[in-house]
Amino acid sequence: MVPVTAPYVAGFLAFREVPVLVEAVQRLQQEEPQLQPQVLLVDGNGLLHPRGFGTACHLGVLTDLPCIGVAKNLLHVDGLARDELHREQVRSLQRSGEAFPLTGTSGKVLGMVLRSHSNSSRPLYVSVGHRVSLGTAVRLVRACCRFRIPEPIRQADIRSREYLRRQPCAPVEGLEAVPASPESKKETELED
DNA sequence: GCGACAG
DNA sequence: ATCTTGTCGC
Repeated sequence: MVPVTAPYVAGFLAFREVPVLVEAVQRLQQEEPQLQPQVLLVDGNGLLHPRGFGTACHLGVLTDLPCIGVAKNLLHVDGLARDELHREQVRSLQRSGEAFPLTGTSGKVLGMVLRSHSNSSRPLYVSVGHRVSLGTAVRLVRACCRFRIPEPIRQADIRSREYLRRQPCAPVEGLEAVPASPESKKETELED
């Protein structure tokens, strides 16, 4: 079990999850040196990010391993949004493996929208993380998809939940739960 | 002006 | 992300 304190804020996911991911990579290198990953699929974005540096970039720099950002939803950045035009483009993806580039208002290609599986109309948002091209990233992600979610990410998800299911969170030292009361709520409303 | 916006 | 009831299809 690993305590995580930073809250989730869109655009700042790395500050919440990267420390734990780096720790996991280091443990793997130390405890299983014969299992050295050549690339990491990251549950989140890479260049497709408000500051062009999402979790996949962050983790890549800190581990010096090639990283690919794989998001299940579009993060609104550089004019990109889930508007009708975008939905129409997603609908145009018919067969598995079909994709189209995500070009922001700046004109830069920030990632690719990929239909990863024939049975799912919901696409994946693939972007460069570290030391890998966008083309290679899309090819690798597609090759890993037995279902919509790439198997490495899917298995990490399934197994971590399974672990948490039987190892309930232990209370964190020095962190006291504060129930929401009318009084405490009043203190957060700093007006005037 | 407010809300939308990876997990 | 999480919770939750039912439904559809192979």
